Amino acid sequence: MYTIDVMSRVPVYEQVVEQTERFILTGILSPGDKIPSVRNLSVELSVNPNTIQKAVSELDRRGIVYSIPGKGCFVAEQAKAVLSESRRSELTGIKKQLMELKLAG
Amino acid sequence: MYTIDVMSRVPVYEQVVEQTERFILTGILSPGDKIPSVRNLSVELSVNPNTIQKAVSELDRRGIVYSIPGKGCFVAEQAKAVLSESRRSELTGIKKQLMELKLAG
DNA sequence: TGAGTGTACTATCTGAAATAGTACACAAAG
DNA sequence: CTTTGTGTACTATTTCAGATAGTACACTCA
Repeated sequence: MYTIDVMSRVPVYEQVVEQTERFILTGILSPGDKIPSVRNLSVELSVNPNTIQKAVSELDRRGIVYSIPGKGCFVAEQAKAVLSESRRSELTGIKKQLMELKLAG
Repeated sequence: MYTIDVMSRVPVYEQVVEQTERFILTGILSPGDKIPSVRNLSVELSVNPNTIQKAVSELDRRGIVYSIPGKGCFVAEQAKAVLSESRRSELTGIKKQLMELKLAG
């Protein structure tokens, strides 16, 4: 499911965040679904549990997932709404980028 | 002319590279023009000369500028052509990015 | 001759990212 | 109750790219 590029300049924990977001946007993960446990994912990706936890904390903080101690982490109901809002600002950035590309033809 | 954001995740030397490219694309710098000297720019931006040199080396390596020891660095004739080619692959990346944004509406 | 330039080199510092290890509280299953 | 799996928290420690510091040499031009 998850894949990590250790050579990338993007931090591992951010790659985990981005991939989880993608899974939600594409419907691979739906609200209420349980995401892989910190320990499980750390083994699968061969990274430290703390690195995964940092990603989960970030997703939790943004309201994309919610955690239940002793049970696991689950996709929040409002996950897609939160992500849509985030992506709106990305679109603005892309527009700027395209304006600059015009200069080069 | 140049401005640097030290808080950015983008390395300073890359910011210098990108800004130089932008100056060329927008016509602020034209082929044959002399770009600021390493020592001069390092003072202006309050960064180490080595950091600027790293940026200049990168631009030189890619054929965007050429260096004449004892004289300075100058914008190459083929600078715009090189940059146009670079930006072409960026456009491909943006297209992929837009495809993903569709998923979020 | 002197000032300004590109270039090269080694050493050191810094901070984010990642790792290592441990600990505690909770839930579910046996 | 015990065990297992889970989230969470905490303090070191390590690693590495980026940046800094300092020096040195060769070249151009006034």
